[in-house]
Amino acid sequence: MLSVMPPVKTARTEPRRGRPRSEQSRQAILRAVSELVLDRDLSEISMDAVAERAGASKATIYRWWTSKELLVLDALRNEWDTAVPEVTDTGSLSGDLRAVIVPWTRELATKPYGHVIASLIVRAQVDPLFAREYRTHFVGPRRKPARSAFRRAIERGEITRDTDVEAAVDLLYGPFYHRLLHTHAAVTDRFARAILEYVVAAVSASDRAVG
Amino acid sequence: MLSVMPPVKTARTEPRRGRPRSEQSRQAILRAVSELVLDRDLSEISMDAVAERAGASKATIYRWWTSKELLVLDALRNEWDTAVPEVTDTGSLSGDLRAVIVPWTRELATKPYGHVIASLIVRAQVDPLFAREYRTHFVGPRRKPARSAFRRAIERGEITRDTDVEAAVDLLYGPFYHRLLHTHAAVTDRFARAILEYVVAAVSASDRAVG
Amino acid sequence: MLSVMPPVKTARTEPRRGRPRSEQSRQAILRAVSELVLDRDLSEISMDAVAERAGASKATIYRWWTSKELLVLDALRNEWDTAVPEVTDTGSLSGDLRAVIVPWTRELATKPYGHVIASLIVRAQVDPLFAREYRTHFVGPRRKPARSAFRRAIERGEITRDTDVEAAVDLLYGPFYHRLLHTHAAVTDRFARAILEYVVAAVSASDRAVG
Amino acid sequence: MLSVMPPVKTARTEPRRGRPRSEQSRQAILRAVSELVLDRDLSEISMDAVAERAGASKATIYRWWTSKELLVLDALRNEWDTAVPEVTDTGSLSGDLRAVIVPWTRELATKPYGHVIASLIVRAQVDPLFAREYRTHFVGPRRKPARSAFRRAIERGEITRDTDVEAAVDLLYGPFYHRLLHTHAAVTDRFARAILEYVVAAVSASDRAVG
DNA sequence: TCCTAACCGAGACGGTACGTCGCGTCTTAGG
DNA sequence: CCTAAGACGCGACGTACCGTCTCGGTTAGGA
Repeated sequence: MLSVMPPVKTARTEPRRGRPRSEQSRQAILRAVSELVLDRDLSEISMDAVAERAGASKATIYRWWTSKELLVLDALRNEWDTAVPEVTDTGSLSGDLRAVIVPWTRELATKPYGHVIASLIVRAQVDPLFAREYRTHFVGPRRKPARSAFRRAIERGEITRDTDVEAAVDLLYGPFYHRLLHTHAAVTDRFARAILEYVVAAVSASDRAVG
Repeated sequence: MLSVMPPVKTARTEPRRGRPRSEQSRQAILRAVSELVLDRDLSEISMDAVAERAGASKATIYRWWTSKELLVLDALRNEWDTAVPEVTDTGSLSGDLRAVIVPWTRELATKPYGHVIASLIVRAQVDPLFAREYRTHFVGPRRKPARSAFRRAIERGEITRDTDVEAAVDLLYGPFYHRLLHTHAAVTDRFARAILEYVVAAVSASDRAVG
Repeated sequence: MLSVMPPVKTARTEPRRGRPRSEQSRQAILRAVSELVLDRDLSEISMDAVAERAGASKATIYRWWTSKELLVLDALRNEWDTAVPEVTDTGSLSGDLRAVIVPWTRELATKPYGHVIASLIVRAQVDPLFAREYRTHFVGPRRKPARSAFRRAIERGEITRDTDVEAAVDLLYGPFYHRLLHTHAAVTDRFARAILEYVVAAVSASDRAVG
Repeated sequence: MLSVMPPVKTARTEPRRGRPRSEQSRQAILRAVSELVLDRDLSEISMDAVAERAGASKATIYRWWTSKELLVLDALRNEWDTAVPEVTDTGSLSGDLRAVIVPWTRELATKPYGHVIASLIVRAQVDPLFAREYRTHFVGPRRKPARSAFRRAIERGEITRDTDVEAAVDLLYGPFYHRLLHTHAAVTDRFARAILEYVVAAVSASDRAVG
């Protein structure tokens, strides 16, 4: 939770002097951002507006978040972070990938944060520090279970050992992010099923092709 | 809106009185944007900066481009537009897709416009008119030849008639855009080959699965 | 009028390009300051308030006046500068000094700018550039006619040649500024008459003392 | 308000429970202000800066001084308060006034507090409560001995009974404050002698004029 | 020896204003 | 009719201080 914050609170030896940080303020600010971000472009959200809606002062916001993007990142994590479950072994690659993708696409459908993610991606491409933060908290946790699923499939013998796992993960996530960001078509359940089927077929086929 | 496609004659039969538009100014502005956009986020480029670098006045810019994003869009087209070749029939799905993807990925590797595309995507998700423009000039021309390739494969009997072509196109492009935008890994030739192989396998496999 | 302005518009050879400065804006800003300054301390006047009341933007204000004090100085000059008449020779020191002092004290009584002058003095003591500006436009024009009056009195033989004119001028103005700034007592006509009488007696007496 | 005169016991019969006020803190704060005020305008001194330099907390400052101006007033008194001697009767008006003025002008020359006094005057003109405090501690103690000197001169028969004593006091102090605040010229010993001579001449002359 | 009151520092808080920057528009003179 | 120059109203920026408010901790007298 606190890991996005600047000094990363290391070592609690000294007894913490001064007035402690207001948890109420912190929550109010994150909530304000989450709400404002829903119907607006990130660039259309002013820190003044966040401060006013949160009943906080701008100084307080800047004290704890060094940029609007980090603030939004934190707000999104605050909204979502319960939803990164460790994937259980369902016994098949198809089942494992479904268990990863379906809850995520459902979540995406619920809250229209597509444009927010796009904004964060922009920032990540320009600011390396932010990029690291973004990947650590957003991309990494998504890719890991997918990677595990492919690895388990290799262990099981479902797919060949020489499967390019990283490419496979991109093959899986790419199409969803593509629609999410380009909005040329919706991320429906039907689409999810199609992509899952394709991906499983793709990595399995090379098996057959080889064999 | 029309200004994005500069030479498109809009029923211009009469010879237009007054001083004609300065082609020199137009080129200077587009060049200035192309250069500025390389090492900066789109939001970090000010119209004042563009005007100054181009030796133009802001009024001139606003006369011909209604927004910064449309200007950038135009500048990118000005840089790239020779490179949207009509795809020739190579005789196989694999060859057709390769002919679409490989030149494009090579081009992406040359010029680091990933963050610019991300910026345009952000804008497209908030501004429907811009979204239309963006898709017309950037997404559409890419998808069409891919779509044709799959259609031809169906005609040839390489893949089944019930292939979900739109999903297939997303399966193809998604992974590339994913890496381009998230920058978690580079879009290498090796990656391109892997994805192409996977995609072909995916759509072919369902054939076999059905058959 | 323009001399307070930063570049002091030197040489009108080139034909003045770009949109000219808005005289309307300038007047509105000066008027707004003059009004606001009446019932408030200078430190209680925000540039935002001036901008809003003038219907101008802060940027416009800062473009032409580099500090609040210079702005106030200009506003006060705008209000007063008609009132620095060249003193005529009345034939006696007493009459000459009266002609200098009485209109001025009347003006001071009309508009309560005492606290404003105090603010300007503060600034003048800290900022040498401002001090120069302040003395040029406020102190100098007041002292000069008084100095002349004493000089004429010397020529006439009313007072001795070895009169310390600068000290005499301070003897004249000091008491008025003292009451104006310390507000321990009002600057009444009666007070003005008393001081004038004292000053004339003071410089005349040394004559007699010598003779 | 009472805190400005720190040691003044306000009916403190009972011995006061709890931790007593830290004299060390008090001195540190006053010293910090005295130092900071030397090279800066009063408005350029922040309470945060005072607190930091004194090693005190802002809360402590605000507990004992209700405003920055009162704090500065106290700091100045702390620096100067030995220097308000009761004037002795020297036998002549000239001597009495000299005994009042000369030590004071010497003190003014030592420490450049002119701009501080100006700041206090500004505040006094806007805040009546502060004005009272200022006059009680700064203006009053200066005027009283001068007033006495003129009264004694009347008793002695040096000057007429109908001398306007208040105006005379202003005639005496005005020129010094004038130079101190406007800084158009220095307050030298020579200047002090000139003004003293002028003042004595002024009030004496009316005597002769009448007689 | 503990209790309680008043003090102390550190430092976070809600605010207000700052002076600057970028926006998109406008008003000039000139090609 | 177009162009460069540049001033304009507007709104947001990130910072600096304001005066207030918790905190943990210290220093005294009274129980």
